[in-house]
Amino acid sequence: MLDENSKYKELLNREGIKSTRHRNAILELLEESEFPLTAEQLFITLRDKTASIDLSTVYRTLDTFASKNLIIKSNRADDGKALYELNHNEHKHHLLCVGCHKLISIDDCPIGELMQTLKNKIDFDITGHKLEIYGYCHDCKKFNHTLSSDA
Amino acid sequence: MLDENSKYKELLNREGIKSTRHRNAILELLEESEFPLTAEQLFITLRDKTASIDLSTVYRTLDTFASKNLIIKSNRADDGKALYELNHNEHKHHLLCVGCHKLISIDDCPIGELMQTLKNKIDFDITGHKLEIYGYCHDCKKFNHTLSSDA
DNA sequence: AATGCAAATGCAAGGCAGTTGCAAGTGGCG
DNA sequence: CGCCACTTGCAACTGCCTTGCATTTGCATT
Ligand SMILES: [Mn+2]
Ligand SMILES: [Mn+2]
Ligand SMILES: [Zn+2]
Ligand SMILES: [Zn+2]
Repeated sequence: MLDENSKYKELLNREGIKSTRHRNAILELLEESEFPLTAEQLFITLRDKTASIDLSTVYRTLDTFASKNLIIKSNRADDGKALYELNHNEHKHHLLCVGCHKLISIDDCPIGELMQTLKNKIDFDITGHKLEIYGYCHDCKKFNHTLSSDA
Repeated sequence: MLDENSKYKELLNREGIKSTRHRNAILELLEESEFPLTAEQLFITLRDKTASIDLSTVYRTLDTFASKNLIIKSNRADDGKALYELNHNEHKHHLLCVGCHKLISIDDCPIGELMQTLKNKIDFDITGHKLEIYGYCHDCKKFNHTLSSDA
């Protein structure tokens, strides 16, 4: 059963792993998404959209991808849930709305050169950084304002 | 049983909660620590040092403190475990050594004014941010160098 | 195209961090 | 002291994630 879902066959074989329906579907979903997804989000989408998949397969697939550096695994700051996103090898940051949990990407790194400066000042070999910005998105901002003006 | 462990009695009463042996002990441990601790770390230290405590009490106490904003709860970026630290109301960041998991505090926020600038540029109400810097500490840097020079 | 085998999967059980219900204990107040 | 709401211990439970094992499937080779 290998119709044109084999979109990622080359990529997967290049990494020395088999091209399967599930793996292709998961890569496709991650590619379509603008922000990191939880294993459960992937699981539910796949169960509804394509043929059924087991949750453990989702986790194993994600682990495999992460070990091949195809995707990046992280943990959500507020509840610690695991998040997965395609590794575009591009440096990115997000605005996290604490009202509705929306994630908004910001394209460039606001602190890139700052890291460079810092590297020369401290006895610590910096290899990377993670910046998360919290607040209220356009929609929740309005809602918040309405609420607080009642007080 | 309220000897001089009642160091935080006033603080606790001010928040409308009772001063107990466990609560005082937990606050003391958090105050002594230079970096955030897990519930389990607190649990083990308390079990060994003072009279026994139940892990659920540790969690409930930490939740109570967090709801009063006495402490800050976060989730470790690499494994998602919950971390707790005293809320000094001071803005801090850490260098995380990916070699030995050591956390090194850096005093000032390297991006404070940058946030200010950003606030005026985007349609998002920024309330805070979290910056983590990864790399190798002085010790692990040396070790790493030794390893890579073998190749 | 058929064969063979290692890799991938489904299923069910298990592990671990954190939570909750409830009965017993304790702090703070009169 | 004596009361009572708050706190705690204990044990069961939940949710996220992992693992063992039998079965299936990709894919290389014939
Ligand atoms: Mn950056
Ligand atoms: Mn900062
Ligand atoms: Zn929002
Ligand atoms: Zn180190």
